[in-house]
Amino acid sequence: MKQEKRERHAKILATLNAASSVRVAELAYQLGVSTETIRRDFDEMTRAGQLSRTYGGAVRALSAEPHAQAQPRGLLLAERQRIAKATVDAVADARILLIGSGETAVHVARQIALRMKDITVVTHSFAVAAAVGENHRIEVMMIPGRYHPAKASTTGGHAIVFLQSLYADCVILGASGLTGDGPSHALPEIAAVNTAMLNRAARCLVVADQSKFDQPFSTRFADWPQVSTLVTDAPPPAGLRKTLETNRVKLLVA
Amino acid sequence: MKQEKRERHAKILATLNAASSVRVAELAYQLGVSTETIRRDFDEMTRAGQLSRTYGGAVRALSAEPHAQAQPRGLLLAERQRIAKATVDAVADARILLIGSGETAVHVARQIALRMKDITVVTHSFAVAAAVGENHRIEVMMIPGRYHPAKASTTGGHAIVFLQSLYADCVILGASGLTGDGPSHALPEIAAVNTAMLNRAARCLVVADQSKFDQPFSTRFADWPQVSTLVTDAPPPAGLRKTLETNRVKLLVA
DNA sequence: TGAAAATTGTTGAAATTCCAACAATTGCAT
DNA sequence: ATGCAATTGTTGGAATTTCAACAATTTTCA
Repeated sequence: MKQEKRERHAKILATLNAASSVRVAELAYQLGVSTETIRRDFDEMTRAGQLSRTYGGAVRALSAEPHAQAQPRGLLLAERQRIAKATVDAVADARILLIGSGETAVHVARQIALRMKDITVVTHSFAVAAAVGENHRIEVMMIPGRYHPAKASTTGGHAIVFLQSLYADCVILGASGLTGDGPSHALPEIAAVNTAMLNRAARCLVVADQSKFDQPFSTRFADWPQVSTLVTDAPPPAGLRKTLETNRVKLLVA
Repeated sequence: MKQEKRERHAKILATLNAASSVRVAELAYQLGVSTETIRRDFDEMTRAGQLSRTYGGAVRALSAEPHAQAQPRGLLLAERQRIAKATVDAVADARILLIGSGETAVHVARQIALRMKDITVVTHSFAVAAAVGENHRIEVMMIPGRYHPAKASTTGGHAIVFLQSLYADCVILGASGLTGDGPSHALPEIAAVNTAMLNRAARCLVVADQSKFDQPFSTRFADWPQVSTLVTDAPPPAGLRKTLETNRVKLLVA
């Protein structure tokens, strides 16, 4: 049962989510383990920066926001902003937009909220919906489906069925990696939704920063001929560029 | 020196601002007073909603920083926790749960994440989905629809159509107000989704704190006979209680 | 001024937590 | 199978906190 500790840690975090502070004794009772185990969990989670101890309990760590990620964000922020702006330029004429999930897609969504209006945006990403929703002149439609905690987005059969009855002028998709075969994603569930989105749109833009070049991931969600445009922040390596040309993928380097 | 207590309270808040948790002994030493004085300060400040006690110390109150809201949140936090716990007790046997939107519903969702497993939760609220999603043993399904920025939830025709093809053991709904006519909501779009949810579930629980008693809002989303149980934190006024009895609504006062 | 109220300190017993050391169990690799 | 490492429970004493009761001091205000 190697999973048990992980589950316990998750529950401790969930408890802190609801209650600002927890007590060792209370938690031990709730989770059916000894107080010493809880104490050890606390030690470990403290080292991991997830919480901080108090006498008799623990509280959420100061910098442990719900979705505080590692720092790739900060490093590529400027690049992503450039990609996002170039993307919005490229879709300025669209009236119905499909948008996928991922950090870059959220940047695009923010730019869309800033610069577009009187359009409809359809997405399966909570973060994208929240970002675009800031603009009251934009209609935001949420795709149904299984909630995927890691990516805060919906996936699965419901999502795909829903997409079948949809039309969009344009779809904007992020990617975990870009290879000669096509764009791919680390999570098969997300990849499946991406594929379904792609099939419902007249035009397909893939947005990805240079760190994705030549990185293969488990599931390819498109072939290059299906992609209209790739928006990125640096010229791709020769091999990839060649493939793009062959398949008539328009390349936008922001 | 009547000012001394005020100054001390300010310093305690300041310390809490920098440290996320303080200890009684440490504070007593720093401020040059006895531990009992600090304890009494804590009691007082807890009643004022500025902090909450831990064994050996205190932490900042949950709703005390981000937006410096009025106190409805802070004051009712404990009550909502109680309502949430009682609600989970009441639905412990359900396998498929529908959950609406609102602050109280989110509290219920957090408790569900903590205490239930191997169930399916269907919701139209982003916050509920995120809260329940913390628990990997729970399947979370998101309802499609127009994204409603103010409430971070989905509404509209797509949501209602989606709900038609759904069954749930139990639905948990918040409310803006509770009158003799039934529970009502300030936003017609949300009320419409609530009604649709209610029609798909075998049992209907309404959760609402006492501030909702006898408050009418624009759109009534249910008649009392449709409601199985009302979970609240104080006995309702006589008129309302009578109506509940007449309509066989089970009353749970947490 | 004088008395009630508020504030703070002190004290000692009870409850709780902490910590280190050791034992039992499980999973995993050699 | 055997041994090692990781995980968890148990135990007992030390340290800390809590709580209630009472005393001392200061503030308020009639």
